Amino acid sequence: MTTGKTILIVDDESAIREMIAVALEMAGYNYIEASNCKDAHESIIDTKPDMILLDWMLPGTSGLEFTRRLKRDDLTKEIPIILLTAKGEEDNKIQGLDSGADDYITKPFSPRELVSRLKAVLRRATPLGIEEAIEIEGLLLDPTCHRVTANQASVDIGPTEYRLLQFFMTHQERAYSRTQLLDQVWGGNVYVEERTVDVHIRRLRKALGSAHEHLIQTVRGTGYRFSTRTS
Amino acid sequence: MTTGKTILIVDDESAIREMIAVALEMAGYNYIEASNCKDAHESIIDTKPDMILLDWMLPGTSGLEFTRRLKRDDLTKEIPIILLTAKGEEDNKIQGLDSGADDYITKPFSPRELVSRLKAVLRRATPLGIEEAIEIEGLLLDPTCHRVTANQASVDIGPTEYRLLQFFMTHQERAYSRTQLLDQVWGGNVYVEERTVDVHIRRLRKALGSAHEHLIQTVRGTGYRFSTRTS
DNA sequence: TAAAACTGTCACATCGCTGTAACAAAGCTA
DNA sequence: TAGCTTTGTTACAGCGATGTGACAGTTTTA
Repeated sequence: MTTGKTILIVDDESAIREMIAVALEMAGYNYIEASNCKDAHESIIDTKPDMILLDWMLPGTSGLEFTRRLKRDDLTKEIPIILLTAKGEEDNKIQGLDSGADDYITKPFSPRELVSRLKAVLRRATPLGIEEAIEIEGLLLDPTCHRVTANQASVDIGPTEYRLLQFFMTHQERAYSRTQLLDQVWGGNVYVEERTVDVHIRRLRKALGSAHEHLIQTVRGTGYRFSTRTS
Repeated sequence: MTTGKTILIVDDESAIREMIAVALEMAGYNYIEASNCKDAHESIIDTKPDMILLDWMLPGTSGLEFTRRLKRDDLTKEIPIILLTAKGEEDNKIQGLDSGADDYITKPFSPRELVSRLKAVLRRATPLGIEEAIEIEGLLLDPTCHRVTANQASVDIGPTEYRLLQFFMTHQERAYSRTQLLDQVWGGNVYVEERTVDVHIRRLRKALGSAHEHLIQTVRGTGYRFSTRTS
């Protein structure tokens, strides 16, 4: 069983990371690891995890500060964060939740507790995001089975086009520049020509066919937009 | 891919400048360099960079002092600054952020981290989407989806006419000369005939149609004005 | 391991936008 | 009203932005 969700584990003790990793794997999650904030930040930009498990006490930047920074940036503010705090640091919990974290767990904790907290936060945080199927004018994108259909007929679509369409359908009626699309759909640290976006837009339109390609609209001089209203 | 943004690198070690320069180039940024505050200040006045990467420890004027000076001057206070601090100087971070810097990065840092931080700060500094939609007498301009509608009906409009209309709607009831409009809508350093404004005014009026063209009023001998009051 | 699918880039085609000139119309002044 | 200035309007050539097909390199699948 795989949930398809990716969790980032940030802790400087490899033993703890290992323990968490096993628990996550058992529960069907993918995971990536980081031992400090710097690596963590890179991974976040690159991989866009669905959740972050963040140790409160880290060498260098503190968890508090790191949380604040992530919550300040549009690209990362949506990602839920669970703080891992040691026993004596009860006071910090409030600080942590104030800074934007979604939950906290006190060490030591059982793998079972971790997973159930994590599920709860994911359930709360992504009711609309990756879980629910989206349907617009007969165009249906179902994230659970990772499939797109247009009026019941299956749409053959590549991975990038899928992510692009998913982003558009979850962010309708809004113009995005090519750079924004690259950041959001490709991931922050990929150096790719801007015009590449055009090509994938083209492929997406082609895949959608004449019945739906009007939903992907060009905003000349700016970028692209997903909209049900005719321009 | 080019972002069009220019970054000023201020560091006395040419090796570090070089490293940063390569990273910026990869990410599609233009850059200029300076090895001390004096040169840096000249470059800033000359080039008006979109961001400054400033080494905390500089010969002569300290980064702190330089930051303060830039943030005091109206001409430069808007330019975001990222401080580059060495590892042992953790205490200075607070000082640095207090002085008006927008973020800091601890050396040593990876090019990747630098670029993603930089993007984050630029995104924050140039808010593209937080502008509210404006509605006047059924004429609606929505910056987030980059669209103009007149009584629900979509208005087909070119990029320049869009910017012109946006400027007018955010600066109503006031006459602007052609030169002022060129500065505000076209951008400061473009050499364009003044009469070009007339043509775009004409195009804008035409696009708005008889229902709204009265909002764009000619002020003879001066220029144009956006007003709901009949002249 | 071969075939198929996917990705990013380029070159070329195409389309729409832009600025300018030229002329028409409207205001102003003497 | 004539002669001037200012603005409206149109047409058009040039150019930049976008659409599109092809291709090579890579990854995934069978």
